Amino acid sequence: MSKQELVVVGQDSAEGCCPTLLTAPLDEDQAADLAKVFKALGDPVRLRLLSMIASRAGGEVCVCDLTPAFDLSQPTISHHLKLLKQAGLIDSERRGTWVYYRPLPQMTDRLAAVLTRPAEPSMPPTTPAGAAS
Amino acid sequence: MSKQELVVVGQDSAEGCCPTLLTAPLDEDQAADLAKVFKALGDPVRLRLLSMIASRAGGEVCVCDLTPAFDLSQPTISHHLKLLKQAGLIDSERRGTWVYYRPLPQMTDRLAAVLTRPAEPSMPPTTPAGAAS
DNA sequence: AGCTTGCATCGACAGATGTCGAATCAAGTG
DNA sequence: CACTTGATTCGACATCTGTCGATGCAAGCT
Repeated sequence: MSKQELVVVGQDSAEGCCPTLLTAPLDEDQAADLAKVFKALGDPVRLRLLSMIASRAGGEVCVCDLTPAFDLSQPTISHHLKLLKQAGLIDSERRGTWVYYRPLPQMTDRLAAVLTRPAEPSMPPTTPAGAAS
Repeated sequence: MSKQELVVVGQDSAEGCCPTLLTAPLDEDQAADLAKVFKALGDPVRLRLLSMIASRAGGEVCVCDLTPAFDLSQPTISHHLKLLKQAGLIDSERRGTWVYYRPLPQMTDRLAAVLTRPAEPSMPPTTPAGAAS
């Protein structure tokens, strides 16, 4: 039978910090939550859209600049942008005739954190920066 | 038409280093490649499976320990494990009657890297601590 | 050899997803 | 106001996905 005790964390009990999927089993809610975002990233078109938008960090991209980069209809691009927005990865704002999309780094930061395994317990990277320059 | 030149990288030209989706537009191949992995993570069951397996880093988990954690049929769990394996996120080994799965940290490391934005490249003069409010 | 247990594969099916064209809404221009 | 351009929403449709039960295969046991 083997009844391996699946390590019952205690490390990420904080709350919304969601510290890593790799150190402790996710509960159903967290899994469902994260899955929505990963699903949004699970399409090549959306990944490219996000990278186009995010690589303009601080800036914005007009839909009119995104659409022509694909061999897809404009409604389809709009649909993908909507999904990215619902996933909390981007946000949009209408200005005049055009609509601009911009990245919401918080979400990608969260995902990165969730996928980052804590430093091997043998090298504390606590370099006290901010001394020079 | 505006033909904004969407920054043609040069930073991640290395090769397999795939440094960040957030600093430069992904090309179609990279996007398709990454999308497969994100898609594998885009399901709550698979996320939980991965977290169960990965939180045993260095170790392994017997399928017989994973299956009972879900209200799903055994074939369904097997199916999800297969997808995770095909995505390069886990690997399996048969030992005697049992099959053990273990994490492949390289892939999650890669994803984390792709989602991690490099230190602010332009660091705008952020309030030189001390200025009045 | 037969039987039992653990996992994977197969075939089927309901529901979700990506895509399109057409229609609609939003703003600016004549 | 009529007209044009940019973007979203709608309805339809083919495909993909998650799930199941049944079946098949691999190892160990009696």
